[in-house]
Amino acid sequence: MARPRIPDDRLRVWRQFLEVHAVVVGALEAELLEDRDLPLAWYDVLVALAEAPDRRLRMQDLARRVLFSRSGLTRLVDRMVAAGYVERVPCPDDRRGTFAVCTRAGLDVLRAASGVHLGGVHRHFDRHLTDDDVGALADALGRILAGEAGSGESGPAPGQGR
Amino acid sequence: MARPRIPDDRLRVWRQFLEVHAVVVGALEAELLEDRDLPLAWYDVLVALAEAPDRRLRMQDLARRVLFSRSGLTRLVDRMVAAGYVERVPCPDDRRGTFAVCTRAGLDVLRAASGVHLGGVHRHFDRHLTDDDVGALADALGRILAGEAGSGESGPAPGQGR
DNA sequence: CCGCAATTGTTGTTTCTGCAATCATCTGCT
DNA sequence: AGCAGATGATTGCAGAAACAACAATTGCGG
Repeated sequence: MARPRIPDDRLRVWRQFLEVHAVVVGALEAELLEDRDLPLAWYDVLVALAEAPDRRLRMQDLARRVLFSRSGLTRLVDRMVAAGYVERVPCPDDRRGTFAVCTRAGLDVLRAASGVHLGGVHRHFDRHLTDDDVGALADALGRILAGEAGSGESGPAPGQGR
Repeated sequence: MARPRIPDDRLRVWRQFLEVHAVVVGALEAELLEDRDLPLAWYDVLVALAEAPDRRLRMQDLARRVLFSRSGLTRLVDRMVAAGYVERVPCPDDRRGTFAVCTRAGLDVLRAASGVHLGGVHRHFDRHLTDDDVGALADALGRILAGEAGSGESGPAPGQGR
């Protein structure tokens, strides 16, 4: 307010960025919940596990991957275990550790949900981007992430990265 | 998974978008809380009110502006009233309505916090963008918002998270 | 003018999240 | 080998969010 260190048009881009995130993520979450009765956080966990070697990840790695606190992830995995989508397996190399493993049912749910989700990403986000946009975005976003990677070691983000 | 309707590089951009949001918002929130003991949601409310005519907004308008559910906003405003940053004023035209009004103390806090926040936006986001990036982003994000405005009338976004 | 659906804001209830404390285990150093 | 400090995961607890139900008010249609 006092000293506008950021020109107006640049601040406007930041606000647009926030609004796009809120609108698109909100739409994706609503669709996934509506069509497949699956919270977006569950979907994210299933994707992370399905992509991992042996479809399993240590709790801590999974927490970093889906941007959750460890305690939050413990409870989230509790629910997914109860639903039958995930199993807990003790880690043989490090007896402190626990693997979260994606079950067959988890894979099935993921497969069914991915159509809805990817379709939503296309419809709400990707569809509006030209090839030039994609290039420019990849470039700019990549530069931001590269710049943040070194400096900001912040805790897990609330509001669910998603 | 089954049918990749979205090319890999485009899905990667979507994931980058999510990661940038999580990292940058997380950093901003942490800094604001650290330096000014002010939650980001409070800051957002103060900005919305300070920019509004007479520094006041109906609860519903404010909820839309900061992407909160109405009930969530009621309680958030409760806390901000208790802190002395906001006042409730009955709306004379519509006796169902309530204005949330930014107090003098609220303005002071906002002024003090805006330096930290805007500095953070510059450092974590804006700084990494060239003028070309800003133009491309404004264009692409604007197109996405324009496309979403008509179709997706979704409820308030969770997560914000913020 | 009257009734009835729609809107506004708040409240009860449930769910979820993160912080701090805790327990078990690992690693490095002597 | 033995001990100190770090690390992995879980749990108690309190704060915060959304959904649904509710009371008050509006204004449209007959």
